[in-house]
Amino acid sequence: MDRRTELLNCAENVARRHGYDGFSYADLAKEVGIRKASIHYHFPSKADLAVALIERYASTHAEALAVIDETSELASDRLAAYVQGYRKALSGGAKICLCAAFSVSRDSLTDEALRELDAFRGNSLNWLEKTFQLANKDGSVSHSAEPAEEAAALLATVEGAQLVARAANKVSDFDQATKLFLSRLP
Amino acid sequence: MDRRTELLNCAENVARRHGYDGFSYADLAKEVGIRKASIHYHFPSKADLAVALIERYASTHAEALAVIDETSELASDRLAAYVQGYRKALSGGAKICLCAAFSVSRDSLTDEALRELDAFRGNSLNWLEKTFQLANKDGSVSHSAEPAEEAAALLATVEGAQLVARAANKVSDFDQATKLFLSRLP
DNA sequence: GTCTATAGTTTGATAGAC
DNA sequence: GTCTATCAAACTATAGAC
Repeated sequence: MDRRTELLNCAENVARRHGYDGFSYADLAKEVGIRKASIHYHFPSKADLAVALIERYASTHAEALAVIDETSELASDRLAAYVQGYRKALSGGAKICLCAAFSVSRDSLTDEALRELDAFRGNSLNWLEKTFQLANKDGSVSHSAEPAEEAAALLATVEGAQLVARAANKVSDFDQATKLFLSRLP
Repeated sequence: MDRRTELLNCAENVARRHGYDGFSYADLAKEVGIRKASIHYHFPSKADLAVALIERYASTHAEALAVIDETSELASDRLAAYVQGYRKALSGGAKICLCAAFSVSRDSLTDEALRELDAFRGNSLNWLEKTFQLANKDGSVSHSAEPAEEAAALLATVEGAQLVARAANKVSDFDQATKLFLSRLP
């Protein structure tokens, strides 16, 4: 694995644990095993690193959604996999979604980073809306309502569930918060 | 208003905009109009300030819930007021709940602050569960399920809705995310 | 209670040798 | 690509005068 990737992995990890304002180049240097100054060779400024982080996160996320679509036919199976993805990303209550972590510190981000963040959210919502449209056709989700409303509600639910689970450092809080939605699936 | 209260107001404001790691005594000093060092007289350390913030936030929140109970009889009216409270607290997309903001930076908090945070969440969940129990009796919320599940789901929904609204700086995103739940109310 | 002054650390970032 | 050395700025916090 090249250094740049290694740094991105480490930065994503620590950013999702502490937020954008909660980590420094010193943290990365310590964990990756090079000096602070060397990181600036890969990412001249922290703002550059933030943009790179969100970009990679967005494309990884998009791929994951594509895999879900290939793997599952039913809307209910796809949505269950979606929720499960956020559950797994929690790492037992230690991390949250990068998007959520960065949203709190949005005033520290550059315009470019904010645009990337917005694009990420847009992609998520589009996929969810599309999937709830499918749900209305295949009937796999009980009393399914307006796709756009369902999409926004589920996104808020999984992000909020991560947040409360992070607050208590307990995955079970995520499970409790998502149980109601999952009970609508077969 | 005494200085301590003034400082708490200012700190709560900026903490809810930037998170715990995103504000400093310098920010407060600038806005309140005294020197950095003077703040240490009121709050010896930032950790003390954090605890005071959560304590006050929790009691204010508890009072607000009590007022809702006095004002409304129906569970549906109470829950609508609850959601509306989180909407108002958003300040147009500029701030989120203190609990949510602090959850992201939980690793920077002391054990005492974490305990207070936990108590806050516990109180919220208790009130919600109690209110959903009422809903099951007065029938004002459509297809109401297990109170504990409903409570956890709604807490996650409003916190997640704040987060996505903060990400985009748009209240309308909060509205879209909470629309589905509100449609279950008369 | 608030001030000045300052300590000691950490931050993001740059210059230049290798 | 990574290093040492260094910078200016910001950070939390303390001592002591008023």
